[in-house]
Amino acid sequence: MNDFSEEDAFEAAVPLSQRAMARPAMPDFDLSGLNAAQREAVETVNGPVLMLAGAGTGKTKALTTRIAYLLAKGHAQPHEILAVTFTNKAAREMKNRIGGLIGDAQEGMRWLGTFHSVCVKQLRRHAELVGLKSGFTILDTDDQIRLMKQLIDAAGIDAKRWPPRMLSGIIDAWKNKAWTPDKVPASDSAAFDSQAVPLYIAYQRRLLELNAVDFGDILLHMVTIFQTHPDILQQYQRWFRYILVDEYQDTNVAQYLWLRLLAQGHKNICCVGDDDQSIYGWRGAEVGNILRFESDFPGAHVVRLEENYRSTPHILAAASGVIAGNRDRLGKTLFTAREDGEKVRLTGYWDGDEEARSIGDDIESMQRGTRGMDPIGLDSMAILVRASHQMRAFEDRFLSIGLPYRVIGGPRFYERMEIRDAMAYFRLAVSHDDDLAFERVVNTPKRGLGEKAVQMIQRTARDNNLSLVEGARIVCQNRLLGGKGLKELTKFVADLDRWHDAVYPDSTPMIDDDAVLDDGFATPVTTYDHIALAEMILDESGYTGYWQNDKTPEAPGRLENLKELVKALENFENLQGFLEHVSLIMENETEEQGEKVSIMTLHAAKGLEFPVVFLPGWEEGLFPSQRSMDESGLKGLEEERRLAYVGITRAEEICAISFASNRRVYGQWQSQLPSRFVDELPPAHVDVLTPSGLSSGAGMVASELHDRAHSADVYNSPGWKRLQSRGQTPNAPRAQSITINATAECAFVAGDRVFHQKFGYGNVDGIEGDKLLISFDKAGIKHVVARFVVSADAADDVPF
DNA sequence: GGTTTATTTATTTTT
DNA sequence: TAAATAAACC
Repeated sequence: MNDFSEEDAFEAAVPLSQRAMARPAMPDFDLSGLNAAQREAVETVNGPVLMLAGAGTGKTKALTTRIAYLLAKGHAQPHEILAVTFTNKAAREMKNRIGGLIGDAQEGMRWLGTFHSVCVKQLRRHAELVGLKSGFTILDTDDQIRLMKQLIDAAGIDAKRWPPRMLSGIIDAWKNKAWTPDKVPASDSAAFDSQAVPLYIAYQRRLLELNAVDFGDILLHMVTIFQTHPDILQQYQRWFRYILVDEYQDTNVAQYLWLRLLAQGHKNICCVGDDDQSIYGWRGAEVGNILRFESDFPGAHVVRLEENYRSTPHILAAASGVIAGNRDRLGKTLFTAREDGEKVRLTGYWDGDEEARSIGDDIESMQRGTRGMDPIGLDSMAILVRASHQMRAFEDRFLSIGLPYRVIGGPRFYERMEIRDAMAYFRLAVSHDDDLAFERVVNTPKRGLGEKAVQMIQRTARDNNLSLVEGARIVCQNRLLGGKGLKELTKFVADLDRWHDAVYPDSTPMIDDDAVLDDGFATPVTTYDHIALAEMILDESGYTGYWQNDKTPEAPGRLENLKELVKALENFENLQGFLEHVSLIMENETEEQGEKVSIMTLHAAKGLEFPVVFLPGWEEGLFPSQRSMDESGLKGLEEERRLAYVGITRAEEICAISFASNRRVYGQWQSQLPSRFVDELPPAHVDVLTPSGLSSGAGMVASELHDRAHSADVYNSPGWKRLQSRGQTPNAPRAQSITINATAECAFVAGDRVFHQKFGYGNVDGIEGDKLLISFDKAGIKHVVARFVVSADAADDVPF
């Protein structure tokens, strides 16, 4: 299995001597489309190179040109280049762009892909060195958690104190740090009642039994193999003449080690990244990796890409001003040849609803085109929020005014329940050893096989050292179950056998997946109509019927998704290939059409750009997120600041930042302070605006009332002072807000009849500080901050 | 075994 | 507040 036969075949196919001769001299590779820095990054071929690429500086262009250059100049064969990205999207784009530069030579780049896909390819070859078989399955997060739950139950540990997902998260974090169970520092292992490490060990043992790996393992196993088998490492070191890494600032320790080991051969490693855009520290990314590059790779050549082709000078200046607040930066100075354009817009609102309403209005008027401004398409606009719950206000508002929007991110297609169920059926058909898949669907749809039936199967399987499917077979044969359950289980097992036979028509059960591993180099061993089979499986299992009979509103959508799943099979030769693909590629396939405003998180926006960008909710506690600061202190704050930098630099023409004075947090109204990042915006590049819809003239009265209504800490907040010193008040509430506010100044008395915008009419039962205890006619008894309530007779004045 | 009610807890996400 | 999860319930 582990005989390098394929590598050897490659060596034989292209002998070294011939390779040197085959190197064509092509001195006139066209680099005229690049600026000086980009050209330097392309032409500095040998030795370690760090390409520090600021936002919008043409990083992908430089990276892909570099690869094309290496190939065209004959520095390497396509298969001798290792190029890794984080996402499949990035890998795909890179492939396409290289193809555009040099044509189909790019097809031979077998080692261009995500960290995970490249590592899986390697691990399939050397699986037995870590106790796996080459056909191992890849578990996703959901599988991991379910597995962990079983282990926690088995160990008799209180699942309440130690939620499976927490344990699973801890282990994942350890794997990101390249800590095998024996390498977990005592300080970390002791912290969790000393239970985590034993569970980690048990978890790994179970994974081996299942012949499975999780995402963290993929990298970690390869690092282990390289560290323990120098001969294998050397093969790869020799093989990869050039290594290129995208988004280097996002690498975790395991990825870093893997890269560093591989790069020790030719030492031609080129890492591209931007320390200012490192926003994934919370999932294991180490900014330190990029900061340390020069000491890690002695003699490293650092190239800075600083000319920005995306944003106006005002936007760049605003972004630079904010990010300047961070320590520990490699430092870059972005510049642009573009025209000045509009300053960054800054607006303070009364509350989140007003913010959503106003942004909706702005979008509509931009779409329409206003005084001298050309109309802007909805596709050109985006709203970027810190946390997904902030999207709701916008969705609600846009829904009610009929503004088309699209939410980017969110639950992915392959994470949906019905898809995962269907996949489990496919997995079982391909391999009867897939115990996790068996457990998932043995009673879905309901077959009357409850907990005790499953326990019986598990016990039987364990006693005979067999898979659950075989255990179930024995249970049936020996009639260890009664009545309906037995009958159903017998049918289930028979179904599985039939499907399994259909997957392997030539009756050579193979776990061998060379077809997948070689990425088109070998032809699939089995051919059958996998689409018909998939339909048959879903049909015969009763799974389709299960949703057809389901009367919940989401059932039709789920059936729709199942159809899409079957349709997706068309792109694959067989079920095995499809399963492999899906386990590594979890993405949203459906791309809707039509002009729509995009709503997404700041994280999801990295790498994207829009002519118009709205950045709402810049308030202390929300952004920067309180939790981030609590958990990670200054490091957390600096990552939040980088997030702000990422947000601003997404904008090409117009960047509109806003915050609200009041926001509902966990159902409670809170008064909010403007974010410290607002304070860090360089005033010369910012226009402080007044919310639209304000009747002019009322502004001053409004702000005075507002000040009085607010507590001193709001008044003294840095953001507030800064804004006032500019002669502007961020919060110029609209007329109705003033009414509410002013009324709140006069205290209510128990028994008063009052009106609340959300809860309607009610009676005051009591007064507790600035809060009122009110029994509403419809909403029940609530504590409400006094200023959100008006006396019932004044309610008529509120124009709503 | 499936449904209803109480309780709890609230980022960011790719592979 | 609201969504998700656990416990209680029929």
